[in-house]
Amino acid sequence: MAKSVEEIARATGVSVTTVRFVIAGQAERYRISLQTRERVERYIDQHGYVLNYAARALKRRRSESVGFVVPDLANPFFARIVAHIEACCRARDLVLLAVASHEDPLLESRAVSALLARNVDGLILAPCQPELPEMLRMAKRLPRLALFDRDYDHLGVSTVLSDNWQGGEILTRRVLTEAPKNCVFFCGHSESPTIQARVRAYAEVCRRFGRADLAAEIRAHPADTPEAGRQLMAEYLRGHGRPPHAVLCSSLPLLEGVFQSLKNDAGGIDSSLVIGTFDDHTMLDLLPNRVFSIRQDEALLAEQVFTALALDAPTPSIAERIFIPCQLIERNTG
Amino acid sequence: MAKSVEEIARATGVSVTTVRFVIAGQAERYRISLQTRERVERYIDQHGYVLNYAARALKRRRSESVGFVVPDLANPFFARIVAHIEACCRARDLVLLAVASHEDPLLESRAVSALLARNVDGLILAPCQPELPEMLRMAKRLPRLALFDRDYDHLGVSTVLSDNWQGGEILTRRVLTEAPKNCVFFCGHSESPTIQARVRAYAEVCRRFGRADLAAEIRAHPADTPEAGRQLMAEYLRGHGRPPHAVLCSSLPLLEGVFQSLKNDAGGIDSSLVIGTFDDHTMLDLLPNRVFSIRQDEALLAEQVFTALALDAPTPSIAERIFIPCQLIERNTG
DNA sequence: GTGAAAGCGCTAACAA
DNA sequence: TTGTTAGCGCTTTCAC
Repeated sequence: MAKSVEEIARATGVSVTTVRFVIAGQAERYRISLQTRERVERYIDQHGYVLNYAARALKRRRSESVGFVVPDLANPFFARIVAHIEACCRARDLVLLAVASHEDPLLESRAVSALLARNVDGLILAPCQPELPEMLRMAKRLPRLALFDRDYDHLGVSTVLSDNWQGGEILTRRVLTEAPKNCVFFCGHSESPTIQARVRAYAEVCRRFGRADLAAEIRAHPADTPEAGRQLMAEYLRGHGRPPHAVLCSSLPLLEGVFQSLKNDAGGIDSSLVIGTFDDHTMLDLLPNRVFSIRQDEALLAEQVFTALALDAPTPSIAERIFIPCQLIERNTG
Repeated sequence: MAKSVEEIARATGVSVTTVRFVIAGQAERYRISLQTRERVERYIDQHGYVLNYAARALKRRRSESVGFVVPDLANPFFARIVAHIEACCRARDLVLLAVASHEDPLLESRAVSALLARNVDGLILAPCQPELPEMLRMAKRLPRLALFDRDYDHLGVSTVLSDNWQGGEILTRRVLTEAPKNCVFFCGHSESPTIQARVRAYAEVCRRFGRADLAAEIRAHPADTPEAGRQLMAEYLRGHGRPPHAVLCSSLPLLEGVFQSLKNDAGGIDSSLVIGTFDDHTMLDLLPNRVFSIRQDEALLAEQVFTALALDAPTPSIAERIFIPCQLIERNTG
């Protein structure tokens, strides 16, 4: 059973200061006599010592931890981001407190409160509402802050996100080149700034291609789920009687629903259908179709947002928007 | 800027006890006079109060947090489990500390140490080694413990996992019924008890079908990655010259690699190939093949392992192995 | 080279 | 109905 510094000091007959020096490996520097040092070391080898972070946090007013509030921990994209951020933390002996907001402003606020009360040193927020939770103005000691993935244009706090406009631009360009005739864009969670950037890019490229009519045909859904995708595609089929030549989706869950609807309502997925989607998935390999997808650079996103916290800088970093470029993936295009 | 209990007491001219009573909503119970109570409440409304968990943890010797050590946070299965467990925590005002071990015993030990030092009240471990990290014997105050997903047969600590034998049994039975002739089983991360249970089930059912020859043909790989699947399938193709009638995979990443190899080395995925796999994925809908997959009941797994911690029981629960049944999913089987 | 002591903010036990 | 106090285990500053 591990001891505290005080116990070790008492047991070895030295002071806490001395014990701390040898624990910190600074015996040399403070010229602790070899004899006392060995006595302490022997005792620790025998009984163990585990630092009590609660005590340390109370004293130092920081907790060696960072909080991450994320819409959905089960979402593959966020899960990978969480994994990367956890790796950043681990490399610095920090621990990650991950909390889900489920796109609910109330849950988001609660999560922020909980993390503030826990004295997190850094707080990364993938916000689901335009305004920052107000308790961020009231906290005793504010953690370093960084925003992620949703560009709500906050002054004063750095935001790291994919360049969704650029991603939408290359994706749309490529799809329209491949299937210029008849294209739909389905987008879920349509009020999110992330999605809106993708929509804007789509509309802009349509215009550039002289196809402003396509931009007018964007179908939106408040949710970002397979069910939403199913509904959007089913509705399209009801209107047009047959599938489009190309379909663009603002996310993978939506695309899943589109596939379901095509299978159920259109007798299958015609292999000539051109598919474009945000976010990539290896399982898209299974399709014989021409598939264009946008891959976000998750490692870089995570690293940058962690860096934006500037945890070991003396002062917060100056706020900026950091856009990470996206990559276009092509499948079955010769 | 939020205040501490002490500050509030000083500012309102009452004692900390009184302040604590009104903060705890127990003013009634202790018959605090309406007047003092309102004074305190007004002050708090104005200046705010946020509980300092570090101080509370130091005093109470618990941190209102649970740790979860998991092989890979980006793995979709574990990500969904993390999400469920976080929900369990949130419902109880606990916070989740998630740490990845990357199947590395050393990282696992470090993770456990870090979480112990943080005084987690509960610790869930999806172990990557047969022995429990030894610091679990040395800790000052042991958290409640529960194991997950890997059945290393630890006495004294509850383990919650899917009934992989049962899953393997129904999966193999169904696949062999569908394609009795020529079947391979590819398994990755083959020394894990999870995988071994699946392998045993496969072998047993093969024997029952009078096909002990198939059981002898199991191909194993130490890794559990697409690359491993690619290698296993490529090797099979080199040996047999053509794909089998049915392929069973111990995991989805492996299956992905199998698909890659079939595309590259066998000219595509023949639609008559019968596919069986552990873990389910909606994208399997994209295949025209008969596909059998095993779905784990993630919500129940998470709930049970959380319950096994017995966080609010006065004593640890008695250790037991809890097996959660798996479900067979069929696709394109008429 | 080593020691002593204050205090971080909270809780819990006791006093009045 | 309200107040006082002693720690929890660590860090930090000062002292010898």
